[in-house]
Amino acid sequence: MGTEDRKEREKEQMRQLIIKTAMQLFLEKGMDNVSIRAIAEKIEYSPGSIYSYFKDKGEIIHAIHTEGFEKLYAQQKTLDGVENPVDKLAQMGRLYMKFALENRDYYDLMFIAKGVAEKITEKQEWEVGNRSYDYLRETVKACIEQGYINDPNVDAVTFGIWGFVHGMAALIIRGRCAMMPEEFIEQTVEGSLHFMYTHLITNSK
Amino acid sequence: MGTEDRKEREKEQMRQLIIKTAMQLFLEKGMDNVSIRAIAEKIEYSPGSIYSYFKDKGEIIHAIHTEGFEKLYAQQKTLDGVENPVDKLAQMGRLYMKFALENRDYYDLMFIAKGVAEKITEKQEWEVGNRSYDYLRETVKACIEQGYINDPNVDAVTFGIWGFVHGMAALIIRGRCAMMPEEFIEQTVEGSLHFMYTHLITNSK
DNA sequence: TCAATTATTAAACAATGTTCAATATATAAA
DNA sequence: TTTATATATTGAACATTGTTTAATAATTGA
Repeated sequence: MGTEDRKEREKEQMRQLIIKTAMQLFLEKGMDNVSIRAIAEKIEYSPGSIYSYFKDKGEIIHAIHTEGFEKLYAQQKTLDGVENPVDKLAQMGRLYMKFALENRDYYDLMFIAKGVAEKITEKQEWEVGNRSYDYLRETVKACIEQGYINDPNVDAVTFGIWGFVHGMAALIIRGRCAMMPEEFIEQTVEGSLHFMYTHLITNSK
Repeated sequence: MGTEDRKEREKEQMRQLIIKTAMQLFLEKGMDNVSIRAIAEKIEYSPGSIYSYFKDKGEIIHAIHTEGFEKLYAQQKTLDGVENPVDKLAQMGRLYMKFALENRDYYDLMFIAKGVAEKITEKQEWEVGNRSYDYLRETVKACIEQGYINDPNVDAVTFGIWGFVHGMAALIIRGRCAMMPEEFIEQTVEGSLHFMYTHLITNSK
């Protein structure tokens, strides 16, 4: 009597279809146009149906949110081969910034948007995010241990560096950079990254 | 025939009442509960009336937004007397952070919220914000000129330092710090600030 | 007092997330 | 195959947004 298995399989398929469609809308029209009704229309179901597969909109958003973290982590893993932790750190900063600016909707959802992360204080919902954070933290730790960064507080340095890159990205994405012309932003960011990495690192080894 | 003057005075009074009420709701119940209907109810007018005094909700939000910048700038001016630009920079960072964490709703509106700054690309709408930015920029400039910071790119350094502090504030306010327990955040931030200011500054003078 | 301007309102519109009773469908039992 | 039960799906409804607009009330100038 494998009909129960099939049922579950179909249910999972439907869940995937909804997520996939939500993701499409998300990329096509931006976060604000991922309405339950829009998703329903695209898969030719009624809006109410979606609630048989997801508790609320938040659950769908969370799936997109997770997808974003997967993408980011995949890019981070690109740096696995970089031996020197300082180089790794510098490249990671630029990679992170690139990801943020080239996937603004994803980045917004992952690190800026309201009502996405606030409630996720439960359990291992942060796994995907923590993985990326730990990747940064390990690199910082290596920098400290090898004498490139002259501060024993791994967590403070990690959070500071993350904040630094995130801060610039967030200001740009949320349009708070009116003090400089659009076309200067890129080079200013590069200047900031250069400034940070040349000054934070003590070549005392 | 001074009735026209009085009319205008009354109109301005009404505008102020609306703004004041919006501000109250904003501080009491947070940004998300500043609905046109809530404001209208509190001043005992109909929702439609508000549109005789403001083009749309954005205009009201913008007033609160501006108030926030006034508050921040007032705090910055506290540092006018600090002679050493490095001290000034360090104190400004802590002051900024304190402002962000003690006035989260204001800070959110000023630097994070969507749909507040995006459209304000017009003219001098950024005056209040630029004033604060210039205050930081001048301090950074002094640090560079006096040889405390070893990088000639004033704009890059300024933007980087701003991004650094903003980044941490934004991550905290928008609940993206699940990787550390709530009670560690404060000391981690202080550690980051300390790290930055001791490493960015070259005491080469 | 009367006409014209202005202020205010109530109702309506469109869009949002969400719920729920009714209906259709698919499954299991007779 | 027919019948009864469980499941899936729907469409309408609810409450909440911001906003518009025609109708009404109030105020003003002659």
